[in-house]
Amino acid sequence: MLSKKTKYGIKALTYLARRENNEPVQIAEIAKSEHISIKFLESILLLLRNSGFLGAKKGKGGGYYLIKEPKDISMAKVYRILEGPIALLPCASHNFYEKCDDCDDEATCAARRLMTEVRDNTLKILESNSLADIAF
Amino acid sequence: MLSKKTKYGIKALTYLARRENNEPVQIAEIAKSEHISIKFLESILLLLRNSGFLGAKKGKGGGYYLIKEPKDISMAKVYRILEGPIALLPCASHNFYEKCDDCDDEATCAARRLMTEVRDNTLKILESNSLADIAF
DNA sequence: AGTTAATTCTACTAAATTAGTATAGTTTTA
DNA sequence: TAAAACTATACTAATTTAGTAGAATTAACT
Repeated sequence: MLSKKTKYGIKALTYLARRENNEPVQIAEIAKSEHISIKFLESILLLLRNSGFLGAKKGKGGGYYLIKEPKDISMAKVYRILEGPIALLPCASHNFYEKCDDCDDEATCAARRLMTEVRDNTLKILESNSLADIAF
Repeated sequence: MLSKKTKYGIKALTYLARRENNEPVQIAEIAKSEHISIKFLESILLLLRNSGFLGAKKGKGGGYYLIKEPKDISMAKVYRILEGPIALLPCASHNFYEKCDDCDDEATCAARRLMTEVRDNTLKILESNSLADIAF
């Protein structure tokens, strides 16, 4: 299951993408509209900013705004920042690979085999969807 | 990411499936071979027994054994018992559906849209794989 | 120019949940 | 009687979610 962080992050990005213009939107506005705890959302937006998805403007009239076109924002990248590995097992992950210490032989591990197949398909879907694809 | 419960459960089922005969195998044997805490594995096997995947025989010479043919054990069902919902959001789940309390309108929720697509594909894979498919 | 209000940013804390492990026994059966 | 599954519970650690307090920045107003 996705963490709320990821769900909220996706909803916030969607909210920004659906805006006509790309002027800064305040955290409070997004939080209210999407029913998200304002402080929790604050940390999520900050993460998305530090990861290069959002820009921020401080002070009066400030807020967050998309830094790229929605069609150029890959949901796979968003997922990796917010949720972490796409694979369901560390040993089936490209970007976050780790060997299982309980596993003698990866080649014959049935769990790995199955989860690799799941991973490949999930990745394909997340990579083929941009923010624009899911927002509109 | 999968919980260890699920990973260990799949590995234990695989271990049993790879056995030539279907005689009871003791927890300790599986635990040792797969490097799993014996007590943790105990609770997992118990769950799999109570869910109709395994039979158990008590006392000397006892142990756990598969109650069905590996080819008749759906990994989707195994996954649901061990890990829970296949969907990444409760609102995108068939078997464990729950409305999000933060969501005004499911129809326009981008997160739901995306996660439903992921779910459909993951489900297809898990349903098309039996224990026999991944063990051999 | 200086003050004020609105806003992001930073750091710390805390509550709640979940995962994983450990302990101590009871029951069943060869 | 010994070997095994079964039951119950309690503990620890990690993670997630959220809250608190204040610093830094900026725009607008006087």
